[in-house]
Amino acid sequence: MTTKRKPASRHLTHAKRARAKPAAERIRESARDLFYRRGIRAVGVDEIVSNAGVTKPSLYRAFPSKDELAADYLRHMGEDGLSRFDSTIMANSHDPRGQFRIWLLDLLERATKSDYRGCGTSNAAVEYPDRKHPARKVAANIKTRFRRKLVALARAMGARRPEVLGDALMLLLEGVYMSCQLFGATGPSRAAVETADMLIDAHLKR
Amino acid sequence: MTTKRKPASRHLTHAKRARAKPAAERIRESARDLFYRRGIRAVGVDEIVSNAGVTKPSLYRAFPSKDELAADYLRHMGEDGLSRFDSTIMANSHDPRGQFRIWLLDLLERATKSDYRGCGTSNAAVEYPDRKHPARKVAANIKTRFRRKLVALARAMGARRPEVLGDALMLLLEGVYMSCQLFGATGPSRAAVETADMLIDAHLKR
DNA sequence: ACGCTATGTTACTGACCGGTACGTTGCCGG
DNA sequence: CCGGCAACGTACCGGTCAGTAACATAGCGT
Repeated sequence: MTTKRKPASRHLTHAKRARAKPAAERIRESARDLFYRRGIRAVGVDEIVSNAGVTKPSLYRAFPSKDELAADYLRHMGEDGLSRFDSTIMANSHDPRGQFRIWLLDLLERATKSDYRGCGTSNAAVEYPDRKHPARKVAANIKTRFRRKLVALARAMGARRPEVLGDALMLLLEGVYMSCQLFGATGPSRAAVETADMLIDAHLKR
Repeated sequence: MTTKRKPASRHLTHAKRARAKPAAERIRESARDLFYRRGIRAVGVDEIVSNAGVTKPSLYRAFPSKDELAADYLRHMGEDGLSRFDSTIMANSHDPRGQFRIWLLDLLERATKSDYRGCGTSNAAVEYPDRKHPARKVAANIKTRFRRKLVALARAMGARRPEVLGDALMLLLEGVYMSCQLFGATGPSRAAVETADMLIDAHLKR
């Protein structure tokens, strides 16, 4: 749903009651923060709105339900993640392997901070096993697209069987997401870069 | 807590009111089934007891709280998983690599069924990010011990750097857990066996 | 000055949550 | 055969959940 609301004023800067951002946007930011850090089921709508500095009816004017707000949260976070991946990889399209390495190092830097909570998309799939749930649908969509990007990347690297290398990297990355939130910086993710290198080597070797 | 209650009758077979199993055991089984399939937070104590054919006070006589019941669920499931790993690996201690392959194939067979819900331990860590939560503590304990087992296995395989191979395999396995519940049988886990082989090869090669 | 849009305010609903005080049952040893 | 006690059920608690109804108000463009 989400009802992508038009600016509602053709002039720039609506300036909404001397407050920086419209309620819907504040709610989105609040939800993103809380949902990611503490989990979707663990956070109630009351906490979301109070954290956003707005009130409950404002939430339900912008979003039809908490489930749809969760779906919206995943949509935004997922798109951000996918474009970050794209822009990192595309920054030097002649060296896909090097760019992937940069992206992975960047991920590890964020993921080894003590308050890291893994991949919000994967976490949502854990919280909502029902495949018909709106949040789960969005999660599946994001993950499928990311998988395709990894296969495309493997192809750009010159892998003999790009689907296999792409999937291997996906397994590795999901492992990084999970193990970082389980073990932190001293966990199995220490082996991530080296493992990725080995995998890529093995798939490129003649 | 869990208060491992003694048989409470010196004779064999208490026969508990013509019912097969005592309430605590029925609750454990019910909780295990529901917690795994639908998630811990998603399942209420009322559903657990009604599914078990008992009543709520029976739950709270056997377990001090829902959180502790969740911890007990993880403890049992974790121990079962660890012993299954041990017994599979030890079945032929002269061929650790082959035994690991058998274990992995068995995991994949279970994990590619359509209702697979991933690793209950990892899922619990997602549901309870707070490290002081009883369920989270158990999850951390199980995962740490499993990590050590993988390193020991890598050492038994003759890896030059067993910590690195063990951690690499752990990343791979966490990836399998997650990607199987996300994508099912046609997902990235199709590459799991081959990837494990490549990794092990690379770590054994001179 | 008017009306429209976005928002806040207050109060409420019914369902469900985890947890408990207290009564009941039935088997056992004596 | 009866007292006692362990095992279990009935009925309830206050709190929190997602979601809503009705109304007030502030600022904008016209």
